[in-house]
Amino acid sequence: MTNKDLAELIFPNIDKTVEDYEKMYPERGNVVVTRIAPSPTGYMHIGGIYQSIVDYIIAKRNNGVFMLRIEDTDQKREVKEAVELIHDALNTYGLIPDEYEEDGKVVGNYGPYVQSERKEIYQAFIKHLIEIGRAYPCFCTKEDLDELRVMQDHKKQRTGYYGKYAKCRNLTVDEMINNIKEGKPYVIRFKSMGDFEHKFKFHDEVKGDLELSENDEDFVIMKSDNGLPTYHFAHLVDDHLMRTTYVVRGEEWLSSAPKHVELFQAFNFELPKYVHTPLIIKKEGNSIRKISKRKDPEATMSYYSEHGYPKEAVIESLMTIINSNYEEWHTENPDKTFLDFDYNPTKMSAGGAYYDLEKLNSLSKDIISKKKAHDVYLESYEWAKKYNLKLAELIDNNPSYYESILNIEREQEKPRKDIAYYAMIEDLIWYMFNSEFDNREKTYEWKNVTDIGEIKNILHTYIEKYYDANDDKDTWFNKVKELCDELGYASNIKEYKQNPDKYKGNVADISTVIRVAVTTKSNTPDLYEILKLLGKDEILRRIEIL
RNA sequence: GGCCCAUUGGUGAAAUGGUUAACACAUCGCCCUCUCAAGGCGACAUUCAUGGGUUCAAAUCCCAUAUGGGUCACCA
Repeated sequence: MTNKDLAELIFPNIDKTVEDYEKMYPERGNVVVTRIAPSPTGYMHIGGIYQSIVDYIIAKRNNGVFMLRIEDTDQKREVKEAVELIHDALNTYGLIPDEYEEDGKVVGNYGPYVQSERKEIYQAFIKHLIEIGRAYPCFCTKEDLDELRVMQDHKKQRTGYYGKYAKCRNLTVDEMINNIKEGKPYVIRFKSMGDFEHKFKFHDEVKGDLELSENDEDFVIMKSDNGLPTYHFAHLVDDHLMRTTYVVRGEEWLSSAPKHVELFQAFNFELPKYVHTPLIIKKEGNSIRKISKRKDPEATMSYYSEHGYPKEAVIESLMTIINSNYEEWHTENPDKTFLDFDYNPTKMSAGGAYYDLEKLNSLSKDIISKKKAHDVYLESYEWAKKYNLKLAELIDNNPSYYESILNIEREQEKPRKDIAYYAMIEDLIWYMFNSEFDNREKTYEWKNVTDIGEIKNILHTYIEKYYDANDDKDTWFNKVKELCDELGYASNIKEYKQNPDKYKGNVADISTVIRVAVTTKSNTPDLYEILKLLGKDEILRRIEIL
């Protein structure tokens, strides 16, 4: 019996050969091809968007192709609707793949783009490997492998299925065939010819030239339960056949790069360029760790949707950790987008990339402050319809009023920067809505003037003698000052500071009384604008219900 | 434990052998000012984990140590 018989026994229905697939998926010439290859585990990790941005930039800046490939070889972990979630996330951030598959619709000539649909392709490649003696079935049970590991640990040997410990590699073909015919479960392992003591040069686009030990492990390339390949083998087949030129993946893959190198060599395929990106890390006290879905809500993209961060802010914040010179570049080139930026993998942070929500907030405030009121209105309305129905209803009642609120201290040279994400809006402006003002439990934040009699005196005098809705801002403020003079408050703060005893207070105190009376809050945007939007009747009403 | 990667201020970082170690966030102070936010100005590393070496010259090159991270699955 020969390897060919073995291969035929294992894959009787696989007729196509490696050569057939080479012809089906011809080389793409000099086209740059990148891909994002997430597993459908039910959420989109921030690392996925981070890598997608890198993929997208590399592809787009070179007029290349950006693919989305779904890595669903581990069907135990698969979650329904996860694929949809991945598409949504990419669409949200404008990282639209050129080739992908959705709801059975395949876009692109190198599909299928879902690994579970590529089973026969993988198996054809594995069949070839068995025929040439570079892969074999392994009948070791989980217990056998546990035992091996314990023994290796005990003897202080490197753990793993390699060399003399790879006992199934020494089975004769006849023994293998008999085992299979007896129905023993098996996996397919790659037969390594590497030497762990021997180093080779490996070039990574981020880290530069590295020296790695050759792989000598007979690692699993096909699983026993479903005949699907492991990541390592799928990477070889897919990225070769899809003609990927840049493999962008997390740094955690660097340690298995030797496996991939040996696999590519076994087929004599050209190695793609590898871009091992730094891990996104999180600091917690003194410990540093990978950002994780379970512990860090901001690891999942839904966090940003729920909070209502503008997509540009998220991209911007990620760009700053992709290349730290990005921010400076962008302030110098405010009209350009991240696609105009000259991304340089060697400039990626060598250690971990620290994703900082404070930084995001700062960037986001800046971005939102520069938006037109109408755009903030549209975006926050879209957000509210999904995540804050009450706000959506308030907006529906009077869209132009809402837009006017957003326009306070906006669309000017130094716009107000107080909104970092749309979920903040309600807390910032609720008092502008009469219904909210009435419904809420109110705590008036009085400051220096707290005597309610004096407060009412100030307010009544103001509204009866001085307030005129038609005043422009200067006139308005001058009248507030006149009010001060009448009631014994200093209209000039500098003067007040020099002679505090001559006055009951100053213009700031008077303004605060008016501000708190109509908003309950001591800190608000421009008071003139607020009064104007509220209207005299409502101001009066709010004074009366004090 | 083996292998690999990293280590610059409160934080993210720039600098690729050559004057006073960019910039940003945070913090603090002053100014502006009706409050807040913003803005303006300023402060914030005698020093680049530690110890040796190479060099006229080192954060930058070399060696060792320490610390942190990644990985060692039929998970990607």
